[in-house]
Amino acid sequence: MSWTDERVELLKKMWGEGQSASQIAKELGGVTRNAVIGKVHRLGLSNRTTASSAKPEAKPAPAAAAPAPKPAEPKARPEPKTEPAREAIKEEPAAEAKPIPARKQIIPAGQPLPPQPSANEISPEALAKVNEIEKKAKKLTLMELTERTCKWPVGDPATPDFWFCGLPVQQGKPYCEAHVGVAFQPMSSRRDRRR
DNA sequence: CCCTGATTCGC
DNA sequence: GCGAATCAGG
Repeated sequence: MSWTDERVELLKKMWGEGQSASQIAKELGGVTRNAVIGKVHRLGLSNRTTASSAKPEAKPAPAAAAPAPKPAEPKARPEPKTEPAREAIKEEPAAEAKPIPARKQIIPAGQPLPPQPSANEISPEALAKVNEIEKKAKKLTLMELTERTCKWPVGDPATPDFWFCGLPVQQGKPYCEAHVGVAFQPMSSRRDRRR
């Protein structure tokens, strides 16, 4: 694959949007994130102050004692930094899809939450599965979630023992296999059983 | 361990 | 110019 105008354009666009090199590479296809980064540098567009670059690049400050404000920066930047934005959009999908595992009962904070009281219209098997893997959950915090960690929330967010499953997600989905099972109900299982 | 970007250097 | 290997960091 070569850097056609289209591909470069997409690269620029995504990079500008704050997409990570690996994400861009994924999108483009046929290239690695290294290739993307290399290209980005060659194109001259670089620093974005993203996750992992707190360059303490202290200017030698040539002017001996004249902190004169340099007019050499007429840039008008509408947006200070992309950092917050990126994190924001990263969290949204998770919150959006958050099914909030039915936890009707008010459980006193600090309790083990033994029986899984949810079982609404979810297949018993799926539930059993969830209860199983929940023991093996990685119990990640919000910040530790990645594209391939199950984002299923467990517990009460207002409680100390609130965490996210964190097991490997199913391709594409935001949850691990077990949680996908209870998160995405085919409707077929929630047909009105009473009638 | 997963991930991030930055740099180097042979091609 | 390209990008794998490597580095440096979270």
